[in-house]
Amino acid sequence: MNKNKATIHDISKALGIDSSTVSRALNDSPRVSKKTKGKILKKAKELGYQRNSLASSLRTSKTQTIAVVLPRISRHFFARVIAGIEETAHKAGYNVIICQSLDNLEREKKIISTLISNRVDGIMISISMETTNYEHLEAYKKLDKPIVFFDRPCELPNCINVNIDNFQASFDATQHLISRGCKHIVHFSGSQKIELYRQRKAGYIAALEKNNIKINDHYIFESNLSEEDGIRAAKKILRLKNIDGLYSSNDTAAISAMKYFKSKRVRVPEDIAVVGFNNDPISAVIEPSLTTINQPALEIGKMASNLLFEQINNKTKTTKIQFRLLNSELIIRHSSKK
Amino acid sequence: MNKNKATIHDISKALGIDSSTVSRALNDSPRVSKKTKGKILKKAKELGYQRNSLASSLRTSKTQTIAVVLPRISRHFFARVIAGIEETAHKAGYNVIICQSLDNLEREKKIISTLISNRVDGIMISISMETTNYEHLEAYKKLDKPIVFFDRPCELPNCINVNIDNFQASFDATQHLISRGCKHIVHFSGSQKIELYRQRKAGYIAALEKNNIKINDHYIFESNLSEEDGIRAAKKILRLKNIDGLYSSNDTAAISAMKYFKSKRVRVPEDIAVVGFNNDPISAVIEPSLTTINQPALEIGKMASNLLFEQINNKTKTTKIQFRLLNSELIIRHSSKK
DNA sequence: CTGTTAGCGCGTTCAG
DNA sequence: CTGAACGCGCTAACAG
Repeated sequence: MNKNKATIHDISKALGIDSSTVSRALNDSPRVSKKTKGKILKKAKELGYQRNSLASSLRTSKTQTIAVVLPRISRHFFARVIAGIEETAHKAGYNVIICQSLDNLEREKKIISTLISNRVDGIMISISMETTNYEHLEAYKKLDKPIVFFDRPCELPNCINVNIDNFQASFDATQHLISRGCKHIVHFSGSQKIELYRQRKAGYIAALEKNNIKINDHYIFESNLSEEDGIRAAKKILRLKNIDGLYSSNDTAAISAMKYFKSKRVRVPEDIAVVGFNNDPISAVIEPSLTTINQPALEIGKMASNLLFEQINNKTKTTKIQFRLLNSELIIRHSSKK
Repeated sequence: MNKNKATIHDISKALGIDSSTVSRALNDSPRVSKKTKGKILKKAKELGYQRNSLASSLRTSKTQTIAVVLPRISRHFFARVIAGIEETAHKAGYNVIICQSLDNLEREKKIISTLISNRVDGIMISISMETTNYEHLEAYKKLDKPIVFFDRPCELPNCINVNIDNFQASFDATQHLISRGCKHIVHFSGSQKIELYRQRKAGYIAALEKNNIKINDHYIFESNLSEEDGIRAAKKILRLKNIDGLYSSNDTAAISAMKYFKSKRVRVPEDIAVVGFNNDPISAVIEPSLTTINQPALEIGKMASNLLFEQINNKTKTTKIQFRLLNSELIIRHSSKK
């Protein structure tokens, strides 16, 4: 009724029952009789009581909240990962905070700092492309709270990682192009400072070597994942006359290159094949014959959050798990704890 | 160093300065000498102190956090809105919580409930398609905290709404098709229980009437925004032989219809024109000749958050604002306060 | 099964 | 400019 929220004391006074009993009743403690519990719940509803999570969290030092930190939610892959995370989290009674780093280290640092201030119970993160040291994340770990890395692997020991087998996926993708008869395959790669792109490049090279195809450095484009880079690369490709295949290890650049090809009326399916990692609906639209290695985003999200909850509840039995999903491989890499 | 976080008391003891002074220094109060301020800040950094927002919020009853509630973050339009919101919010020193209702009322209710528990300072919401009453939101308003509606208008009085002029945009879209020579224009609409789709349908009808084109009920498809609906509608359209135009007031159904046309080898640009509301990159890829009325998503986000901050800071001078952006119209509809 | 007491970490009085 | 004391709302620990 009033502008101020009802507290347990309001309902305590209204009923002549001590506030601690009210608190217990509201938490459905077995140590309160059904009768008084009923009275309390009724009064609570009547007064429009809603628990003050801040006070509760302050007391218990548990926020029932976990955070996902990732480059951008607009990428289809990440949106799917979030869906998977929310599904498991909500079932487990946790709230999820979503944070975008925009692949910017400074932003990521700030995010982690406010997550520390807000005392979230755990963090799942796909690190920014600029992240090469992990001090900000270690500050969080020092609080004895867990971090799970997904998609982009953490290069530190003692980290839990959830991702597909990037080497194998890359190998498969390249092999697929070779099997279709490609001999001159361009590779869109990312910065070699990042383990993820080293792994993917390695898979590409391994497949070529296995098929006795010469590795040509001019065919490998290192870039960040912007649309501009995709267009720039596309232009270069059109100048390399004999290209018959393209394997891109990132979807953003691949899609923008495809757009460029279209605008230049290059007939894509006959001339160039593209293999990307995500099942973004845009890739299905851009060219139906496009070949794609999908990452099982939903499963990655579920897996990552489940591992996080295991950590939060100190079920430390996390060991190396590994299994296949669809066309790609989901790996949980885990080195011993503390 | 320790597993436990440093508090202001730790730094208070370490320095022999009272914790209240430490608190003031950390909040950059002018009532602390620069000298002691310096000492305190240094020690704070040394101990790895990070403010406990929970305690701070509990004390001040301000969380410095606002929430965005919307159907799904994966829709390009919403992702852009979020970008706009985050930009303004971070500048203003606020954190942003993103929540997906998945167009499900029960979920929306639960979200609002936990936002109340977490005492966020304000909410911006694009209501779910199932939302026809606003009790859950009124519970929040009773705490004297502001709500701003965007995209999907709230049908209650005394609400702040940020959206384009849907009637006009619809009118323009339909007029555009008519100007291109279309006489038999199909309209994809949403549930007429929702004001948004009523407005859009009204704009379509108004344009036809102005051009003396007969309104044909068979040309109007009411559906929710699923992909399945798009395909279902596409099939029906192919049966209506003389259709020469399609005006869709939602992008999801339009895009999936376009996909279907493509798969059936119907040559889209000559046979059917599509007009949608969003600047989703997917629509640019699906068919370059596609005509689109864009919603200025980024601006909507900025506008909505700015209005929210005005409310939070009790600058109640919000009056009717109205201006044009790009091809569409951005309206803030606002009826008098309290 | 219920009441009493104390304190989570911080900010804000009110004194000096 | 700084210190002492209190309380935000809730729950854990200890009584009874």
